[in-house]
This record gives sequence, structure tokens and C-alpha cells, in this order.
Amino acid sequence: MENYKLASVKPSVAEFKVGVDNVIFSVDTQHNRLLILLVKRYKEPYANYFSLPGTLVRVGESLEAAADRTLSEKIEVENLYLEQLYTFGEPGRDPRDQKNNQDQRYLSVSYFALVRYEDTNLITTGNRKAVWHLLKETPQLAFDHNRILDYGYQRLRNKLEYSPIAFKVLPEAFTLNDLYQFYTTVLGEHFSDYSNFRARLLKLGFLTDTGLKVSRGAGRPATLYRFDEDAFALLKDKPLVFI
Amino acid sequence: MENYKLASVKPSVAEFKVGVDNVIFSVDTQHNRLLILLVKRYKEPYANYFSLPGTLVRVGESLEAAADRTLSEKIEVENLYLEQLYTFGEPGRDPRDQKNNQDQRYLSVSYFALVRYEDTNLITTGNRKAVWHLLKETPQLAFDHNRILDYGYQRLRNKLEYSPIAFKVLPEAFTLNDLYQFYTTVLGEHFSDYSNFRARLLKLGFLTDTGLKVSRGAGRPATLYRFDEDAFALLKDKPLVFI
DNA sequence: CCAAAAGTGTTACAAGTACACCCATGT
DNA sequence: ACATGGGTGTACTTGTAACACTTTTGG
Repeated sequence: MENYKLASVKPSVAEFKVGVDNVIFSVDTQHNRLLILLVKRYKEPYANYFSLPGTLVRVGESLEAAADRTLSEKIEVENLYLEQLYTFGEPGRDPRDQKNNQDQRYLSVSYFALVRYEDTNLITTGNRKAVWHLLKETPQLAFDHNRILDYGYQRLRNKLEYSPIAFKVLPEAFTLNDLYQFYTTVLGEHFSDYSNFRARLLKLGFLTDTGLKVSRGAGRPATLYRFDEDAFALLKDKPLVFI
Repeated sequence: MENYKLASVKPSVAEFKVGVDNVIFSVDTQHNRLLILLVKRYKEPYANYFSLPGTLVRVGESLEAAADRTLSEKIEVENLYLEQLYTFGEPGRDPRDQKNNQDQRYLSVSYFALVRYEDTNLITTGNRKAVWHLLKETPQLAFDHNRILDYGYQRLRNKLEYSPIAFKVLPEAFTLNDLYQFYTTVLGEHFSDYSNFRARLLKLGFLTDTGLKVSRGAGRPATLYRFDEDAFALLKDKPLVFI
């Protein structure tokens, strides 16, 4: 209302560039390590800091396409899960906001991704090569990326408990122990008793026995299971907790 | 990589205006009606269509501040819950994307709000006055706002099941029936047996008896309860389902 | 034969579901 | 007194948590 009294004080609309920043997780099941993809910045601001892989959205490009592009520029991966995370946009979150142009703002739409570690191929050419980092040893990141990462990690844990994203990222055939290790590395050692985890998962009925067995050194060979999309679809309405 | 071969084909970064669109819900407990706040557009594009209340983010303004501003321009409300919903930004989602300027994009960061119906005061001056609509009878909205609304409604239902937002929006003192009605109008008639709902809520221990009773016509007077923040804080880690 | 890994079973308890029933008030 | 809305109790089923146990392999 009061904005229209004087044309000269009518507040002006901000101009934005929109960045997409990706929180890309991967689980190295062999070594029980939860990994996060980071890139080292080579120019200001925050030169020599690590940051989340990101890019500015281009003309004619959708947000998700920008997220996908970042992924494919850094790693070659076939199997992944991708979803939007959160949008950060306070004035001043990017130092470039202040610099030359008072009206130029930078907004970050963050995306969350979980990729299959085994068939991930890091692209090491170019001057912004990406590397896997242990999540536990994440350094101080550029911009507000530590905050974005925290948010992404929270989402990862929630998603794992309430939806079947693990199966997008495990091998086609996997043992129940593989699955358990996967959950353990993300959610921590004591998220559930193995025996109860087994029982719950098998009772749900969307894991089908492939008939194949795999032997890992000594001990009884493990049954290989496969995720059955169709069987899962039948229960998609009900809670489904893996705790 | 290939972007650097020819400077002339280097893809260019898009310029954005950022809009904030609000999905504002309110529950009229007296009449068991779930309401959504809409405004009628008076100019192109989509003149005379209803749309979600929104605004463009101004210089120096945060996203959440813009959401708050929209709320306070349309309604006067003291008690509310507000959180970010999702960001929509495909090229072409706003007809203005194409129009004059090929590079100008419009991005929408949507916010979800739940406000207390009783102390809400619609501002009816100005040419974009807001009105409550029955959610069930939502008309076709401008832009992609029906999609945003659907997304917001989903979030409302989830939030109600897993977090105590209802108490931000109910009167200070309320009966268990008020609470039950609230849940019923949002989640549908058969979301839970009243007796079991009562038992579950009371067992959780964050509803404290005010000692006051209220009589609604015939029948036994109902106990007024109050939400105890501190008692609730103690259980904030564990699931908490109101189903 | 024994250690290691996989897989099964048991038991005690907590929570969820569907009811039937009792209580306090206005007319 | 009885209809009306508020509130309690119970019996049954299901889920959870902790743990002991059996099976099948390699060395």
C-alpha cells in the first residue's frame, strides 16, 4: 500500500542468477564408507576451498537438467536417485551479491543425489575435477555449503527409512547382508538388529530369491535377492519402515 | 569441455526473476472446512483467473521475508506455521518467459503456510484482495498453481501426521474433540477412531489439562487442554504418529 | 573339527484396532 | 427421562527388541 505513495521509493524487484548445487552421496559397501562428492574451487570467491559440485542454470535449461548436467560433467553414472532438496536465497549468502552490482543476487537450488558407487567413473580431466570424500571428514566448504550438506544428509537418512532408494543404487542382485551394511553405513551401527531387519524385509515380500548364491570366503554362502518393483508397488501406500 | 572450443557457442547463463507463491491453508473447525487462500488476478497473463498469493522477491529481501510480506499484505494473522515447499523453474512455466526477452526466466519458490482461522483478518482493500476458498472446490488456477497447490496439500497431510503444527493454529485451549475435528477435516473422516486418537494423544503426555471445562449445548462438558512445548520437546526425536 | 558367515526361532512386551460401555449435562 | 456429546475400558491382533540357536561353508 505505502509503496505507491512515491514512485521513487517503490521497491524494486531483484535480479537473480540461479545456481544448482548437488549433494551427491554414494555408499562404498565394501569398506562401509559413506562418501560425498566434492570439487576444489580454483578461483575466487573461496578459491582452494572444496565445494559441492554445482553450476549456473543456462538459458533454456530446467533446474533438474542443470543438476543432471553437473553430475554428468563430474562422474559417469548410470544408476542414481535424484530429487530437489531446498532453495537457499538470503541476500548475502554469496559474496558476489555485494560486489559490483547491488541488485545482482545468487540463489541456490540444491539437489540431492544418491549414486551407485561401483559403476561410478570419476572424470579427472578439466580443472574442476571431482573427488569422493568421507562424509565424516568433510572439511569447511565454500559458501553455505556445509549447511546444504547437513540438510542433504538429513534427507538421506529419512529417505532411507521411508523409501526404497537403496535398491536404485545397490547391484541388481545383492545379499541381505549387503543391504544391511548399506543401511548401517548410512544410519549408524545400531539402527537395528540384523535378524529383525531380515525378518521385516523378507515379510514385506518385494525381495525375490534369485536362486543364486554367493560365497565370501569362509562361511555359509549367501542368497542373492533382487528388488521386485511390481511387488513393491502394491504396498506403496502403507508406511514401510526399515528402521 | 566442448564449451570452450568456440567462445561464440559458450552457453549463456539465464537471468531470473524470483517469485514466491504461497499455499496458505486454514481450517474452519466450526464448519469442518479446509480452506485455501486465493487471489484474483486483474491483469495478464491469466487475467481473471484465481492464483496463489505471491510476489516477486525484492532487492535485499530474503525468500522467507517475501513470503511473510505476501501473507501480511493479504491477511492479518498472528499465529501461523510457515515453511518452504518446493521450487519450480522449468523454462516456459511462466508465459512471460517467452514474451519480450528470450533470456528472462521466472522461477517460483513456493511456501506452505497454515494459519489460525479465527484470528485471521482478510484485507479487502486494494485490487488483489484475497478470499478463502473451499479446497474441494478449487477452480483452475493461473500458471502451474494447481500443481503447486497439490504439492502443498500433500505436505499439509504429511506434516499433520508427523509434527505438531496443529497446535500452532488451534486456540490456546482446545478440547480433544476440537483437535479430532481438525485432523478429520484435513485427513478425511476415517483417519482414526476417536477413542484411540484420544488415548494415543493423552499417553504422549504433552497435552496438559487446564482444569477448565467448556459446555457446547447438551452433553457432558469437555475438558480444555493446552499444548505443552517443553513436554513435547522431550520426545522430539521419536517418530510420533497421530494417524 | 572348528571358526566364520548366513539364516531361523522364541519370548516378552508395547502398540494398534475395533468396539462396547459408562458419565455428566441441557431440555 | 432421555438425548447428546464427553470420556473410559477391554479383548484381540499385530509389531518391536533382544537374544539364543541352527545351518552351511572354507580351511
